Amino acid sequence: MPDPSRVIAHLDMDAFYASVELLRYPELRGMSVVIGGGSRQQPRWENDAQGGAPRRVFARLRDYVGRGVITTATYEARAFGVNSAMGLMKAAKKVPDAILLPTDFDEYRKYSRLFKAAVQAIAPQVEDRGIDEIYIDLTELVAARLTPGDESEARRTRETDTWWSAREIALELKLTVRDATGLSCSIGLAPNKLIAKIASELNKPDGLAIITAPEIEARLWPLPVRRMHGVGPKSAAKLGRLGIASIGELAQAEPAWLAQNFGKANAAWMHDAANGRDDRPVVTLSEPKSISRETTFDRDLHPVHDRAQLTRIFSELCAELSSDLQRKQYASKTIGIKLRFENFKTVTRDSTLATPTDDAAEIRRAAGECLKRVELEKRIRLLGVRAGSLLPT
DNA sequence: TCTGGGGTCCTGGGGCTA
DNA sequence: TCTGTAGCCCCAGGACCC
Repeated sequence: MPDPSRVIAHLDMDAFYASVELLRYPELRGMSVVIGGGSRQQPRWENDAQGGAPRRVFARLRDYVGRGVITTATYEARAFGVNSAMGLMKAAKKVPDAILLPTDFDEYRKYSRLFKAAVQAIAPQVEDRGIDEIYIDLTELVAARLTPGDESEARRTRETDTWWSAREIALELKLTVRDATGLSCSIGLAPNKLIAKIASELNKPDGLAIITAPEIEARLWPLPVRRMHGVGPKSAAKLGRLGIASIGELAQAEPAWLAQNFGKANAAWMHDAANGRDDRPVVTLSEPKSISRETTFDRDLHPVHDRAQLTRIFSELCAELSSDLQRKQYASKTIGIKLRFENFKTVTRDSTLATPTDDAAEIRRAAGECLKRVELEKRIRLLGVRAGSLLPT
């Protein structure tokens, strides 16, 4: 059983990028909208054919040509079976009339800062988990709000009071996020991060779900293993082949047998997680481990025939990485490259420097050394440069 | 016409050293 | 001095996440 004394919230913004775009283009509300691809799909103004007022014209998914994928989609579009990471060309077959908008990360980051600041004003123990989600440790806040009373009665009702108080705080958080951004979010409340994350998905969008320790069997175990954060498509497929489809079946699997199939550490984690055990703290401060830049070409480039173009892009990536490092005030001791070939095979090479650097020429030189260690026989689809082992400057 | 970009974490192999 | 081994770091690849 997880430690029942903790109260952890997972707050997830609903279809975040799409919702930010709907604030900008309210006329698209209720429609299938897909975000992704390059910047070519900018909406444009056109004069009405009947001579009326100019109107905004949006790109349609059916007209898309290229290699982009869906970053996110409105719930109306998702109903047609399109999802994040699906190729746009494939999505166009499912819902050709969907509106296609380009991503605008500056705008999403702006709203990300707004909702996080709003939450922190009420509950300061916040762990950043990306642009659209956070964990919040509400333990102390809940304890402070519980009114001390008769000891025996307090003990009797402590559990229900705790979750009742947590629920009130969560409703406050949802309101403050809406006030600050105009956007809705979903919150999961639980004794740990793992269950809170699953809970936040249960009543999306604009949801609030509570899973307490005694409810784990009833509410967690019937769910498919894929719902566990950390079990991706590969692990889920392997578990399926071994006859394990639900979280409950995983929870009851023999740990030694799991270890034989998934390795000791991975098996222990999966077994604990399925049983609702997760003592990871809410981490309020963290430093980045690496910073990278990569690009996928419009067409696969030949290492010899397209050498000039490849060299130019390579140098640009190094310069961009250098400026990212300088802006974020880090120097890197490990420079690496990443190549993806036309057959989708990916290779990486790393190089450790004598002294950390944030200098573009030095990064370019080290990345060039890495590149010499790769056999360049196939056409190249993607090129990337990475800075690891970061030190603050 | 498959499959982005920017990350984290884990595993396993190989080299080095105590 | 030789050998075995444990621990550590580096490197490469893979799974996963948003």
